[in-house]
Amino acid sequence: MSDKPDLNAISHDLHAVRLEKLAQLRATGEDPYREEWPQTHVSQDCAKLLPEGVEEGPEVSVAGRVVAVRVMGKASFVKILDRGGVQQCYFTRDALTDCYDTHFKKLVDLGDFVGVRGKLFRTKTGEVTVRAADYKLLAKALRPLPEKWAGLTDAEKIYRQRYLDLIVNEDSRRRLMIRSRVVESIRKFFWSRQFVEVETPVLHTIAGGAAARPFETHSNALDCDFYLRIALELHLKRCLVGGMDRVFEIGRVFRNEGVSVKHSPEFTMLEAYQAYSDYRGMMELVRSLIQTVCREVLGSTTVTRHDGVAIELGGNWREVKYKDLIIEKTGDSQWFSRTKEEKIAACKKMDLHEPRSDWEDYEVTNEVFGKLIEPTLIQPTFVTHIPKELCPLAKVTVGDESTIDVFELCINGQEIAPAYSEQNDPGVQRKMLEIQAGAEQHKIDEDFLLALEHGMPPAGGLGIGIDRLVILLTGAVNIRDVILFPTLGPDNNPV
RNA sequence: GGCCAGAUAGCUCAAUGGUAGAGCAGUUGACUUUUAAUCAAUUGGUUCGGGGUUCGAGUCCCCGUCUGGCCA
Repeated sequence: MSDKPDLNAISHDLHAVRLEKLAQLRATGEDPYREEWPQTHVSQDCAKLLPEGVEEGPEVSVAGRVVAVRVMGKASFVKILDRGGVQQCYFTRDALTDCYDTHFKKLVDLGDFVGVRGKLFRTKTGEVTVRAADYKLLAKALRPLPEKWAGLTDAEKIYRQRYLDLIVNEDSRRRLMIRSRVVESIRKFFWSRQFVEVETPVLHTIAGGAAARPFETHSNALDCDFYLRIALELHLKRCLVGGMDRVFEIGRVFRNEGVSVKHSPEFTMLEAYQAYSDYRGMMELVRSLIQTVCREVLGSTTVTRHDGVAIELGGNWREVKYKDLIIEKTGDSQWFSRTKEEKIAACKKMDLHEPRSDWEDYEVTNEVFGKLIEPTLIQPTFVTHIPKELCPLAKVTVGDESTIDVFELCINGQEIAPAYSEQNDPGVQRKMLEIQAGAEQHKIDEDFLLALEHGMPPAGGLGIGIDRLVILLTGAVNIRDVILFPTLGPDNNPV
């Protein structure tokens, strides 16, 4: 190829410039998408291989994406990003006589993947660096990276093009890596307690186990409608019936409801069921779980929120009855004997939006809990003896017919984990579900009730919102910041 | 679902209703230990889409799309 390609003419079109460079590479017989490279070390290893005081280290072979290039004539510094972080490499014309000017300087761009082999040395500013004896272009990037200093800040782009966010924003990388390690640590915890992990269906003919609006879909083969699951509960209980007496699942659930800083249409739930235990046992289980995960992943049981508030997860956790919290907040020791109208009037006085008139009595009270109490529960708190209307799947408290053997674990002003003594009396369970279903009796999961009639062992059950737990452990503000690819509408501006 | 805010170069952002600019990135050149390297020159725009007002619209009005925040 003798005619010089005119990059000047197309220099405004970053994509075209890189396509032209790709064509030039191929014209010389190099296909940058078919090269191989043995990666022997990552950036983190390199620093360990060159202890303080040692000037020259062993040869390493690293690979990653070029995220910074500083060319100074016949020598250049190149930073590459791999799974361990950023590694600096030093390219010189002396060491790369045949390709430094013609290949490296002309055809390698920010964003490209390269492999670099060479001995480690320390620069005069002390940075451990690979002195390139050899390198290869491993994949050509045809699109530019975001701006090197301001990075990527547009929220829509961060979520839509998460890969760019991961390349340029170290905080995002760290947060999402923590998420991965949290899930790993949770699995190990349950395995160590002889729980088995199962996978239950996402497609349900009846969306049970929680009160939420489901997404709907259709099977052509079976010619019937399905719902995407809103909870894992009812199938895991079938596992208990089947004799899997310690069982857990980590799975995506879907709720076709509002989207907010705390709510995503699809999110990840952990549910665990332990036969012959109860909600008290679940208290020990969840506290031990969160403390273990915290120590393993963060190395500490103290976490700091984005606003600097410290949350201490170590030691024992506060335990308080739902009714006591309500009475304390409303300052009314007779709250639970007031009429609904009196409660609504009291809500107005407490600057709460007026509860809707079609609400049930317990919903008015729960509005006080949700709006005025839960957000103040920053340090870990077990809220116990919840009104029975709030969950039809738990056992009623012996000695108090109005409450159930349940706790809601609140941390960081959010409900992190509910747990119950699971209802296993098929007659009582049917009645509770019938009350909940009201006019919509067809929404009762008869197959689940049939399973209960075969006998389910007494059990404690636990649910944890993984996303919220990760928010807690990373100090994130928004649930989208701990989900790799959050749910978004269709792209307004496709390329 | 309601209200408010936003969308301008690849990225981050400017621009009284009056010629759409800057930094980085890109291109060309200088430079063998840089750390947002530096220096010189330089290319680059359907201002989210569609209507309207106006002599004139990135800017004002209406509709739509997407995003963010608050609320239900």
